Amino acid sequence: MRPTKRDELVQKALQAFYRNGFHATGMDMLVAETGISKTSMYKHFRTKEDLILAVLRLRDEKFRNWLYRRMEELADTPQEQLIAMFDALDEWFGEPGYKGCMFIKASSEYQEASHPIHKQSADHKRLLESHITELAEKAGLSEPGALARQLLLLKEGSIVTAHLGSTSDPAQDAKAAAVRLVDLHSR
Amino acid sequence: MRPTKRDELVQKALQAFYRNGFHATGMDMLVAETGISKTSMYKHFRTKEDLILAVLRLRDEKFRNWLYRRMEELADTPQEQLIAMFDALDEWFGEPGYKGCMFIKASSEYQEASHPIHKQSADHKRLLESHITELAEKAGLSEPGALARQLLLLKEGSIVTAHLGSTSDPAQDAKAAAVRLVDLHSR
DNA sequence: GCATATATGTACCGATCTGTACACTTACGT
DNA sequence: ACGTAAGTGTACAGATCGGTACATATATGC
Repeated sequence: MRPTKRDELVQKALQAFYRNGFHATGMDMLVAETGISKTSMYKHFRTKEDLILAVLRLRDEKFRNWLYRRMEELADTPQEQLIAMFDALDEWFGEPGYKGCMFIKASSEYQEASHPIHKQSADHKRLLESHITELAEKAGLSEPGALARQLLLLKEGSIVTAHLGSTSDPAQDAKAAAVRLVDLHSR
Repeated sequence: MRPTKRDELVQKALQAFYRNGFHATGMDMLVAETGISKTSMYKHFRTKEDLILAVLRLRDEKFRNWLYRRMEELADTPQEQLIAMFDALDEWFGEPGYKGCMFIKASSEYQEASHPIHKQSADHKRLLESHITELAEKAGLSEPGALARQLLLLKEGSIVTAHLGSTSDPAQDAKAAAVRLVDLHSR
C-alpha cells in the first residue's frame, strides 16, 4: 500500500532510459526529468545499476502483460494469437516514441553475459519463449518449441529492423513469414 | 599508399568499441589499448564521433565482405547461398568474442534516426538488403524483395538472440525457417 | 643537411559522471 | 504535542569525460 515516490521514480526513469539510453542518462538528468531529489533516489536505490534493474523489472512486467493481453484481444484461438503477435508489434512500432526493445538495448550497453543487467534482459527473453511455446502447444502445433523459437526470431528481427530506419513494414513481413511457418506446423 | 597509423587506430578502436560499447569506451582507454597517442588520434579525427563513423565504415566493409564470401564458399547456387548465410552466421556466433551486431549496438546507443551514427548503421542494413534481394532474384525465386526481407528478419533475430544468452542454437533455428520460406518461394 | 610531416608525452581545461554529507522541511502516528 | 520517517536542496568529493596546448622526437624527401 505504498505506491508513491519509489514507483513514480522507477516509472519516470524507465521513460528517460528508454528515450536516451542508459549510459547517456545521468542521475542529474533524472533529477531534472523526474522532479525527485537525488537524495531520495539514493535512499531507494544504492546505485544507478540497482535503479536500472528495477526499471527493467517494471518493463518486463508491463511489456509482457501488454503483449499477452493484446494477442488475446486480437484473436480467439491460440494459433491465431501466435499470428496476432505481429499485429500487436505493428501497433507498437507505429507509436510515436518507438525506440526498439529496451532489453536488446540494455544488453548492448552491458554486454558481459555475467553482468546483472545482461542476465535480467536474458530472463525476459526466456519468459517470452516459455509463453509462446505454451501457446504453440495449446494450438496443437507440431514441434512447438522449435516453432516458438522461429517466431521469436521474427519478432526480434522485426523489432530491430523497425528501429533501424527500415522503409518497409517489418511487422507485416514478419507476419507473412509467421503465417507460413505456423501453417507448416499445423498438419 | 599510406596504410599505417590511421588504419591501425581505426582497426584497434573497432575491437575496443565492439568489446566495451561506445559510450563506455573513453578516449583514454583507446590510448591505453591502441598505444597511439591522443594527439595523433585527434589529428586524424576531429571528434570521437568521427572516429566511430570511420570504425563503422570499416566494420561495414569487413562484415559484408566476409559474409558474402563465406556464403559463396559454402554453396554454389544462389538459392543455396541464401540458406548458407545462416551457416556463416553460426560460425560467427561460435567465435570466442562474439558480442552481437555492431550496428544494432550503435543504433542502440545513438537512437535518434537523424544521428549520423544511426544513419550509417541503417545504411549498412540497406546494403545487406540489396544484396540478398539480388541473390533471391538470381535464384529465380518469387517475390524476391519480400523473401529477402523475411530472411533478414531471421538474420537479425538470430544475431540478437545469440547475444542474449540463448540456450538453443539461433542460427540453426533461423536456417530451418529459412529453408521452409525459400522453398515456398521456389515454386 | 635540412625542411616538413607525423608521431609522442604530459599536463591541463571545463564539463559531467556517480555517489555522499548535511541541514532543513513536511507529514503522520500515537 | 512530539518523535519518526520520508522528502528536499545544495554543495561537494573524486573520478572520468571529450578535447586542447605545447614542447619534443622521429622519419622521409629533396
